[in-house]
Amino acid sequence: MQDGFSIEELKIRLQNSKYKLTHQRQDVLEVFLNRSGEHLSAEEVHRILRDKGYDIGLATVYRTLELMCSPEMGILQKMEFGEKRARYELKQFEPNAHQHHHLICKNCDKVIEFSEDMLEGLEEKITKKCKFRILDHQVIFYGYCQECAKKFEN
Amino acid sequence: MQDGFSIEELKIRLQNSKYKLTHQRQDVLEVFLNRSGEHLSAEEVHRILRDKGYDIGLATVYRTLELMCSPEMGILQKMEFGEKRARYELKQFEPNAHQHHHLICKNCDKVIEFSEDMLEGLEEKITKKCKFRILDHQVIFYGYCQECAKKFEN
DNA sequence: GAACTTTTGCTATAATATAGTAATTGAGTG
DNA sequence: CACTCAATTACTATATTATAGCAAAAGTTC
Repeated sequence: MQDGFSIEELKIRLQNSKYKLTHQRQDVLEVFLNRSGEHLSAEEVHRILRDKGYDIGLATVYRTLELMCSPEMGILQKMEFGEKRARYELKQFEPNAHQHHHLICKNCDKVIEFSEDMLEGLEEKITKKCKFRILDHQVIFYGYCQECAKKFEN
Repeated sequence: MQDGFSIEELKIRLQNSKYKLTHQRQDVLEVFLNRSGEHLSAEEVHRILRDKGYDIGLATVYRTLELMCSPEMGILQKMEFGEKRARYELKQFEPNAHQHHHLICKNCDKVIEFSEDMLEGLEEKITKKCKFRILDHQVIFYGYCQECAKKFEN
């Protein structure tokens, strides 16, 4: 079980479907491979590729991100933090992949990851009490990162 | 310690500030008082008031919601669930008010509340490990509500 | 009720995302 | 390696949600 994706993996998953391997799709994936751990928005991906000289349309970036987030592809994870725009990151391989949470600085919008899952028991409880079939969860802590907290200390 | 707000409470909070008590602000608050437990978007509040015959502008609704969410007023709580639009609910009075979470149906967008907090210990851990000053948190479970789950059973 | 600030409603604009369309490209086939 | 055809792209127009600017109206204080 590896730690991340590769272009080869993308090719395999595309070949097992009706989708095609295009330059644009490779380029988008490479952005994430080169910047693992970052949480990029569609606009950011678009700008990064444009800056590299790749001529890709914004709509294509959106479509590619959507495709890679689909259950069939399962390469990226879409995250929405209450900002206007969505962000994307490489999906984890582990089966309990949603076991990392996000700390978001209300001042500088920095996103910090925090690994640990304490929701296992809770999921069962919810399933029973609320008759709700859980597919995924998201835990977000809002506050100030170390640097910004300093600015507000008196 | 009461369970909710009243128009009187709104008046008091406005009088203690530079803000004025307008018909529009009362009307917006009344929508939430009459529908406690619901999670309304700005558009929904606007439509509800228009349907009642009140002539209020959409921008005013947005400005009013923002004001009521401000720390000074602290009447409403803004929530962003990864939909495009934000939703609002009456703020709880209890000191540990963020101790309820949301279950969101991926099919019909229904929002169900779930009371219980299991993040107390985790907050301390994060504060120490990540040097992150937590102000608030949000836990969202995505899945299917009972009715929608039935539709997908085979 | 006058004075003065806040607020409103309208409209224009911003920001993010999706839809439509003609032209292009990728992948299988002969 | 060219042919065929569906999938894909780039571009643009459009949708959706939210904010900004401004003249007119309303609330509060005296």
